[in-house]
Amino acid sequence: MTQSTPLKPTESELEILQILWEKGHCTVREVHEILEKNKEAGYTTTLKLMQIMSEKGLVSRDTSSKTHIYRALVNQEKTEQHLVSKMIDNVFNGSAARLVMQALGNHSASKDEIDSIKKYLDNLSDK
Amino acid sequence: MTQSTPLKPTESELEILQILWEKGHCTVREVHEILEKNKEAGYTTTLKLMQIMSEKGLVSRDTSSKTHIYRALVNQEKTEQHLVSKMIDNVFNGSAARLVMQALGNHSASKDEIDSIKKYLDNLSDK
DNA sequence: ATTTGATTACGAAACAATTCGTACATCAAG
DNA sequence: CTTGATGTACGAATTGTTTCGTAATCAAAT
Repeated sequence: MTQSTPLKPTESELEILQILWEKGHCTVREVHEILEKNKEAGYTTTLKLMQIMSEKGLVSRDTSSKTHIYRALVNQEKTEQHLVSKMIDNVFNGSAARLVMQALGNHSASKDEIDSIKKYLDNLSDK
Repeated sequence: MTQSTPLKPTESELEILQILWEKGHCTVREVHEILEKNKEAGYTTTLKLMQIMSEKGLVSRDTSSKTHIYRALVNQEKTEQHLVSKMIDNVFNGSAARLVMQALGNHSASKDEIDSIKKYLDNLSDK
């Protein structure tokens, strides 16, 4: 089976997908207002992006009323999976372990996070 | 301190950096021949890329002899760290744990890899 | 010295992502 | 019906990446 929808959204597209994944469905304005919290951008820029995403099949668009409603068409898990796999291949020469250690050695892992990962690993090795 | 050299190489640039990190130093031809194993590309394409990388400060260039010798200027660890951090922020909403689980769940994490990660985690929590 | 082969230099084309200005459509007051 | 607010559509400019053809340079072999 070949995947026709692009599993590799650009960075801007990913930002929008994140919002759609969380909210379920949004108007352009809703998305735009959330984006604006983090960065400067014109409304038509967001609009155009979402239109392009619709052409690409990343999102669906309900045009039945004047204000269009957008939903993510690509699956969050699959997209994440794809991006992670690519990084493992491109950056860490295929070693998931190296990625993991790099991710954890860093700032962002709190004690709680580390504990939950340990549990996760224990489950994994049971299989 | 501000980082002036770009820690965010493009995908093609990353492929070249990988080779330089491993080999230490290379001519364009050496890099090109390794790249060719995986993908079609003209020699001058590789050359141009490496010249641009040199302009950007990603690599250094020894031009003392006719055949120039290139070396990576950016640090492998730091670059990896930067890319991973970006992915954690952009894709996993800041949760390193989610990235880790995604990386281990599906991808080819062998038992050995998992064990070494466990050890790594134990060390981490000691601190 | 001339030719040959390998190299670098340069410039341009092809493509993709991003940004935004302007025009047009719709609808709800007034 | 006109106006103003809020949408969408479209096209174009800008920027960055990738690709490669062609010319110039150099060194070694003849």
